[in-house]
Amino acid sequence: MESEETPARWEGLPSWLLSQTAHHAHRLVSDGFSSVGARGYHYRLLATLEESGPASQAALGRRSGIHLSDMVATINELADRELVERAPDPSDRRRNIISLTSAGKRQLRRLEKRLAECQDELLAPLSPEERQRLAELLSRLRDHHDRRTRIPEEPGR
Amino acid sequence: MESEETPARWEGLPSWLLSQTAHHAHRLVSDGFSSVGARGYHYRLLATLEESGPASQAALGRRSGIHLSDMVATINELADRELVERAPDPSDRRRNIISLTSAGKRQLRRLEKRLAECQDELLAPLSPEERQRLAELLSRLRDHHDRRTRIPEEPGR
DNA sequence: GCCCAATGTTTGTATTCCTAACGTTTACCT
DNA sequence: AGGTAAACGTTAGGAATACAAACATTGGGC
Repeated sequence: MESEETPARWEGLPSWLLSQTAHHAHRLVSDGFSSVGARGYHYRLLATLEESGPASQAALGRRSGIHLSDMVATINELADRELVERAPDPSDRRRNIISLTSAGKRQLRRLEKRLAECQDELLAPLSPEERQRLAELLSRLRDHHDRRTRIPEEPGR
Repeated sequence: MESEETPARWEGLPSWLLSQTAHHAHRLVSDGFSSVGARGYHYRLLATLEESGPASQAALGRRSGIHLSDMVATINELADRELVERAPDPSDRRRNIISLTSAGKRQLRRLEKRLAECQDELLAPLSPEERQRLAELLSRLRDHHDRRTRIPEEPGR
């Protein structure tokens, strides 16, 4: 009966546009990742591991922005597939030392490749200059709100 | 031991920037909404109701983009607070007709006010021209991917 | 030696989006 | 008319991301 064209009133709101485009981006990326049997946390953890080298779960969580609670499952999943190794720290028995295996490194290469392809697909309708400007505007927004959000934590330390 | 400054390698990726900014936007908006005891679905449903007038749950779901499964809970919550009314459709006993109460309309006004404030806070670091360009770029991305996503559904009907 | 902090872990919450199944009711088709 | 297909409302649950709270173990500062 109704023709279901819904130019809803919120369609133009910046917050809505952000949600929608982020949703599309997330779909692209997580489809890309899942085609290799991974998800976002896996990539973030593997990438952090390659940058930082072996480290404790807590340190990895801080660097990757993954919550400690979620690190456990993420590492379990990666360790099950031997992309990552969990070994007790001999110098601190509270800690596990997580390290990247060579299979993990190969997986990371695959994920990075997918990720790059996704960026291109995501930005397909924009020219190189427009992509640049978009990234710049988004960075400004993120930096602004990151500062508003982050814990003050005494800056002398 | 490590100084935890993590300029992770994915920080500059467009998909990541979108996720982050959308996350900030979502936090702002949903904080704004929850200060009036509502959430995103509530606003979308109320706004759709005001635009479309009374309608069945399925029709509202299509127009608002809210999944049918989630409509039930959303309407329950709004009906509990008498912001919305659920009445059986006499001409089709499968359907409920949902309509906006005057309290619901007042709530919608409140939500719209919060929403507008949030847009401003979200875009605070950008000039009016920059806001315009951001919206334009995001719209292009969204439209592009909306078309790729939407079901072909025969265009004659 | 004590106390506090850090660590790893489990459990549980919330939101958004989505799938699947089910019973009821209506619509269509022959 | 009869039978099948479709729409509707509902319930239940899963996946991904993000977070809070509690807990036992261990280290380190004092």
